[in-house]
Amino acid sequence: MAIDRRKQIIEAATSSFSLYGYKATTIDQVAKLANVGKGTIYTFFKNKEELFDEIINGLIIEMKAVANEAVSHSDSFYENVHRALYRLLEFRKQHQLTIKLSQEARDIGTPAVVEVMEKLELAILNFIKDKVVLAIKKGEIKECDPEITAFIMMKLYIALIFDWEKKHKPLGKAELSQLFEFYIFKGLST
Amino acid sequence: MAIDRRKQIIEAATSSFSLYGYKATTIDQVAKLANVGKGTIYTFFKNKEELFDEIINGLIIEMKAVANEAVSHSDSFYENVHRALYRLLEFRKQHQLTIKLSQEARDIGTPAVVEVMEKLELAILNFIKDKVVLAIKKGEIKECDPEITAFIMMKLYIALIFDWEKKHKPLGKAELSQLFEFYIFKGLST
DNA sequence: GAATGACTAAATGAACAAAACGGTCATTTG
DNA sequence: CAAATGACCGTTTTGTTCATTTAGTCATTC
Repeated sequence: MAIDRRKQIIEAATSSFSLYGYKATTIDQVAKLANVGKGTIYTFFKNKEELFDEIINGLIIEMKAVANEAVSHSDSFYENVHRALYRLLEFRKQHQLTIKLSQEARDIGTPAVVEVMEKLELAILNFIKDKVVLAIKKGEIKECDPEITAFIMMKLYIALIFDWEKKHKPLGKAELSQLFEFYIFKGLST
Repeated sequence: MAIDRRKQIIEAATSSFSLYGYKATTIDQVAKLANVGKGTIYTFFKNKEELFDEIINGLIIEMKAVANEAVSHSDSFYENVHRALYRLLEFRKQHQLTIKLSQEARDIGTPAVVEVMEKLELAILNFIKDKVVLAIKKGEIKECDPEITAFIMMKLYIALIFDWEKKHKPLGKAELSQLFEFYIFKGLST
């Protein structure tokens, strides 16, 4: 046993971050969970934050894969963006790590965690931005600033999923898709 | 001197809430500022929170007036909503009381303040909702759920004004109007 | 020479005492 | 005598102390 120590450490840390958050996870705990001496962790990672960043980078790669899986070339731009955003936010809702971290960012404001959550949001933003650029080239949508468009799409989606739920009953996937199409694509004007 | 004690108290409290926030304002302080005995405050207001609510109700009335002034019957629905929202958020940015309170809600989460900020948001939401209902009746916009529409409009606006500024240079009034029209009214579809 | 855990300086938080708080009410005032 | 008041009360918040815990190091081990 105990061959790939690096992987063991990452797995132990991921598990502990998911369960207790970043701040409440101690290096001693991770070492114990990984069946590794504490010093060993520091031969692989400069410090606690670098270990954390490594894990988040893995998460971002995972999320990109999830988002790309949701995209189908035979579907329209808006269907693809809707499905990708939906899957991404579903991912966030289902993965203990992202849940715990967004709680910690909101409730405690641990700087390292806030930073990382911004990085995650930026990754999503860039994903959409790329899709927007492509859609403009293909003539699927009007000419527009891809950055603002991606920003608006994400903000709208987050508002509809997270903020709307605070005071109303949650919107289903189909409703969400419809609203997204109605407001962003078709427009309100008669 | 010292005739309208009620008004004096309200003015003193408003000033102190604006300067120090709700939590950091003490009744003793308000009494001193208002040149009034502490007990006198309690002959007009049941407690600190009721005094606070009274002030906020005044603020809501003021904001309604501001919003209504921005509406002109000769202009289109989207121009009116844009102008009203713009003025409302400008109002929020300029009035020390609302600035201090949104800081306190975000940073400390004082329950009474969070509650009051939600009330303020609801007032804006209802204002827009009414305009939406009217616009549908007049055939100015498509049939839609007025509540969701108002919600989306406000969220979009807040995102464009407050969130966009965090990472980019602020959008001017004209840009804002254009974006609002482009995304919500015209739609992205070609 | 890779792995380790005892070690250290810094950060944290439990526990306690002191101060400040919102709200009351017996007394004062005009 | 009705309206105004501030000393007073029980509770909450704040400042302080100090024992514990923490991230990170490094001499020792295998």
